[in-house]
Amino acid sequence: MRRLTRAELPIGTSALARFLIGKLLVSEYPEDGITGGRTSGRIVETEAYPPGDAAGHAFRGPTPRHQALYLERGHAYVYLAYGTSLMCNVSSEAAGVGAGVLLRALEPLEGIELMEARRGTTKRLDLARGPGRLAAALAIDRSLNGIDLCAPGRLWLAAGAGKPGPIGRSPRIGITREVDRPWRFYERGSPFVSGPARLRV
DNA sequence: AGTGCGATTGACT
DNA sequence: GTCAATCGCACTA
Repeated sequence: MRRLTRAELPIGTSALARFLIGKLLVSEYPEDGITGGRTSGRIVETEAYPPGDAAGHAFRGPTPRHQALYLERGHAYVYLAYGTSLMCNVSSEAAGVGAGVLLRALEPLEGIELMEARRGTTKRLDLARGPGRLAAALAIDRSLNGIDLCAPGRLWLAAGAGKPGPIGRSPRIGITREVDRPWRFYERGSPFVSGPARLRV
């Protein structure tokens, strides 16, 4: 498994969102107990929140909460939504420019049993289908906010085994502004993609 | 200092 | 399909 270098990440938020389909997300929790170990999955669904996007968290300028979105591309931005679900993003522009790519779904690869334990279900399709479930399956929490996903650590990006299948795109899910922008990317036909059936073909 | 609101999920009718 | 849970924080005053 080869870690992605920053130079490999395309410049531009939408380009990065598309590029990440078929890549791997790896979580390496210290093996200090029953919840420790390595989990990973293939990224099958992303959403781009480019600079100037009214639906993006960086739209109103930098604040302490959104600071990680302003890091050079390839850093993690983790936040809590609805008081219940953690979301994991990849910062996507030059340092000082606020933008990100939301990771919405994984096809589980390694550490299936660990994911099952963390998620409280053995339904493989549901382990990491949806941004909150993805974060739970890989034990992503706010302590990872701001870390470099191109460096050794608790969470990082890796190259995929093969080339991804055909990539579809659609409007983004669950937002109230800029609802018509086709900035969601997904692997066509994958059962691990979230959203209604019509948004998975 | 108080208020409103989510880039969702899971339980329930 | 509907709906409440639950929390940090940005925004207003």
